[in-house]
Amino acid sequence: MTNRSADVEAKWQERWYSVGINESEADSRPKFMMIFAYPGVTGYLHVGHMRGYTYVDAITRYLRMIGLNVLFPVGTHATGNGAISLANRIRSRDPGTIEYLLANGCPEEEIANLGDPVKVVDFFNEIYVTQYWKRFGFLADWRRFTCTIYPDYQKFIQWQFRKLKDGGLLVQKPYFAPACVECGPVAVDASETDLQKGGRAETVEYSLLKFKCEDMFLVAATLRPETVYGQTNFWVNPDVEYVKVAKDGETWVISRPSYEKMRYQMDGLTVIGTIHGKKLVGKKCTAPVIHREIPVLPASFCNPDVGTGLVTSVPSDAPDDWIALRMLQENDVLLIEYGLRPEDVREIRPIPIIDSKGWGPLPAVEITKRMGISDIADSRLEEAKKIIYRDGFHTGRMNENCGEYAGMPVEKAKEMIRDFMISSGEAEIFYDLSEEVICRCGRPVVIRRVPDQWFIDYSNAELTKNSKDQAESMHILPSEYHTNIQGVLDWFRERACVRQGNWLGTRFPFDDKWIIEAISDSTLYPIYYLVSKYFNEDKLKLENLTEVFFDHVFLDIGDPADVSITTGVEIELLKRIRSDVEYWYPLDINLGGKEHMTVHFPAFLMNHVGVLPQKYWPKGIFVNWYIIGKLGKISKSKGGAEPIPGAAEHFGVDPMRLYYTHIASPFADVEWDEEAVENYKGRIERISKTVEELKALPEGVEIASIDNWLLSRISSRVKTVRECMKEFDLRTMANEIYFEMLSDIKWYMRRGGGNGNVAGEVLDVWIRLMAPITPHCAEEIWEGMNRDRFVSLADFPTPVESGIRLEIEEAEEYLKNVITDINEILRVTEISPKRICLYTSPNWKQRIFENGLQMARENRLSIPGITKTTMSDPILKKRGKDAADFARKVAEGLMKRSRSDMDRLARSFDEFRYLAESSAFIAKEIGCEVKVYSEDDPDAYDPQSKAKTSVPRRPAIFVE
RNA sequence: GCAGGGGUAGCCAAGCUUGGCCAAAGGCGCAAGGCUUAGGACCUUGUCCCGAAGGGGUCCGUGCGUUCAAAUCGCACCCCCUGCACCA
Repeated sequence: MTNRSADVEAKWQERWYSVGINESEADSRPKFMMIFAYPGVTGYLHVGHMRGYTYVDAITRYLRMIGLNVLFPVGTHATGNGAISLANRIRSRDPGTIEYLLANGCPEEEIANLGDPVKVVDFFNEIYVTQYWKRFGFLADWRRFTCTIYPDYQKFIQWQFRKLKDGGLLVQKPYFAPACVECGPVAVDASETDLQKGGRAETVEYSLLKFKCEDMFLVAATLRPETVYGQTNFWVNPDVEYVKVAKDGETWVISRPSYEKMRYQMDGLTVIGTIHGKKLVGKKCTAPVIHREIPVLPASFCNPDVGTGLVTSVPSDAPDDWIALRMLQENDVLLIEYGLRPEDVREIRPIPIIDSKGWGPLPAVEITKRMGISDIADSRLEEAKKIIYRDGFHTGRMNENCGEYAGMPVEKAKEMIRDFMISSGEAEIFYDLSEEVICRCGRPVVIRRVPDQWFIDYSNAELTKNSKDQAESMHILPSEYHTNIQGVLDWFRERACVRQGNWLGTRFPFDDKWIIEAISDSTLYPIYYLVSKYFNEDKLKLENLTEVFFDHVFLDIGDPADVSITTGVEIELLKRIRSDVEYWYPLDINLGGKEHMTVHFPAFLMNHVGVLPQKYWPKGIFVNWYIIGKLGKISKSKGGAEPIPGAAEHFGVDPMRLYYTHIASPFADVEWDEEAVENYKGRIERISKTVEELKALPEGVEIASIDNWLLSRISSRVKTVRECMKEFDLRTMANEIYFEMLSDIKWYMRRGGGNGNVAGEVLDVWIRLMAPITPHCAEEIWEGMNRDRFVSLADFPTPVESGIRLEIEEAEEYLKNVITDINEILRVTEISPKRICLYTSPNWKQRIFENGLQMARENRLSIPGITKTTMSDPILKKRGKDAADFARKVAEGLMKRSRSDMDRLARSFDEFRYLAESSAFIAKEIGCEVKVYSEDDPDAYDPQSKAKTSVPRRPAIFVE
């Protein structure tokens, strides 16, 4: 099936690109450089992604038309293991993956080629550019396309890191990060890009407490080091075999699974034997900090997979401990079986240590009683634990049993006690994941210590200060984010910037074993678009892209002649690139989704501030919200959303562009709704039809008042559009052009407007207004009007100030209100009208009204005041009480009005004349005879004396 | 938990910064009428409740409060979404 709209789209895209109107070169005009944060190429995109991209194209098209020299470059991000894992799945013919590829239109024969990650990246790069961006008619400068795994881009990234190091912004220190035991570092996050399961896991920090027991240390893991003062006994699982591990000359007893995990965090651990839990029961051990001997007791709830499988017991604040203790105390048979003396165990009492809001001294005892928990197997213990932990942490204070920490908030004591125990050698730190995490490869993910990790030091005080100052001066949308980014920049700390493992990306220039990670290599890149063009055109070679080269073109270091010799780059080309940078930079807007607010945008800003001179620091950020699926977020990795090329074919590109820009504020999530897109399609068709009607109107007709109304209206709308676009408010722009203007034109025709010359003038404006959002259909109409060149290159309309006649617009509003009033009367009374009489207010009423209005606008309106003014006017005074009463009524009415109403009411026109001229129209609308009188017309037909109720701007109405 | 963003008529969605024609734009849906051979096309009108005269009543998550006046400002509460760092 041939699709006409697809043909039209292809035709114009072909013409634009063949002439190169999308290509940008420096010249004497003011410039504007805008990008969207490039996407990661880890699969197909869906219709939701096009929202932000469309904003950039529409905004830059607008800015071109108002006379700016615009640069809109695009690229892609391929760093990471997304492409690798996709290639792996394709190689192994994973059915889900194959189905996903085919569903998105990947040719069957292509699949065999996609087993190689680099091929995957190339494949998707091609799709992004041709099937998404060109297909949507973007005027991006394709010559500058780049991708993070291209060798030239990598030269640039290496330069960036050299500069960060020069600036003292790279630091090295140990780090604990999730890693697959096989593949190396992985991201643990809800999207589970790297994972098979466990995306919701969090990294938890345990304190390992060491309990001296004979020649061993029993090592318990706890999340609550501050509770050491409440320790009463030690728990061991009698059914588990523990391992003895040599650690720095000590012998530690821990569970085997915990040893397997701990190996990745501590050096020199060796298993030297095993010991059964049962054997430990009944021994005594020395608790850290309090240095008391406590008994080792049996407990089935000690899970070898959690922590170390050994637990210190704090029955005052740990519901598990309390219930386990109580059950044991009541079970003599069991106690004797373990060789424990029942009276010793029964002697154990919880020790109160924390006072928290809403709880007595022993919260664990209290909550289990309240919830009726009496068995250690009760699943509600988990919830009880959470509640006590939460309340204790946030509202608790250590009590008098806690030595020097007495009185201290738990939040603070926790850290201090932990640090104290570490320094005294009684504790160490151990990280674990809160649930099981499995890598895509099927092996477990653990927390691994990386001893020599490199970080970018975003906590650097000067960098933070400069970035915050810059953010303050930037144009950041939405404005809430302009405020909030200050806090984000403060909160931004050191960030690991390199990693090892199976990973696409750039080699760290100071140590080859590292690869620069995915966020750090995508922060400064907009400036690289100014170089990539020359590399893509083969004017630069890889070996030219040295530190000296980048220092020169980006930082203006060195004399061109010297640099030319050192780098082998033609001196003219060097000068050219240098001046391009000087012209195009800084970046004016970086647009990206809301997920970027806490990571990418601050990193983007801080890298610019850290590496480049102040004049190149970015000027703006635009954050857009998502198009979401009916069942939550449309996910790139999970698929399920309509593929972009299919949607473009089905709905047409312009309807989709209009949908994105108009459906809602950019700062709100919107549910993808095909029916809505269909409606936008219908609207564009309606506009096309209206255009044809306007073109068919005869020329050389005399100008009527409705013509002036339309011209005024159009200019007012152009003015609104230009005003709102200062804030890149595409939604208001779309609303004015595709909704309000259409209804203006419809009203014009309904009112009998039909002047071909006026229509031509209006059309000329209207089409140009449409060019940024629906460029294909605008071009098509433009061509149909025999205009030269492209409407995309035309000037954006300017309002004709002299044509804006607000009093005419106001009069038309008045007419609409009169018709509304008549309709309401007809509806309520259910009269089938034979005749309608309208009575406009007489001069004396108007005079009072004008006086009142003037007083109100000067903020001096009062009832006594207006009465006085009225009575001091000899003409009005003759009206006596009527005038005074009317004056009071006017004043009461006006005092409720807003400033803008006052302005509107001040636009005066002759009501009687206007209604009289429009009576034929009203008659046609209502379907009966319409007579217009002035209230004081002695010959007026007024059988029910309605006329006297007239008020300025509110004629009296009589229906019969 | 911490931080940010939200809750508006049947649905979607403006309005909230700068309180006042706000019963609250616009779109969708629905209803009636028109136009049509027909239409899922288009045009008009209506779409919280009451009303035989353009009026009145109630309403913007819930509850208080400030004010002559609150969808808009303040406080408290309930519910939803996002981010929290090697996914960009």
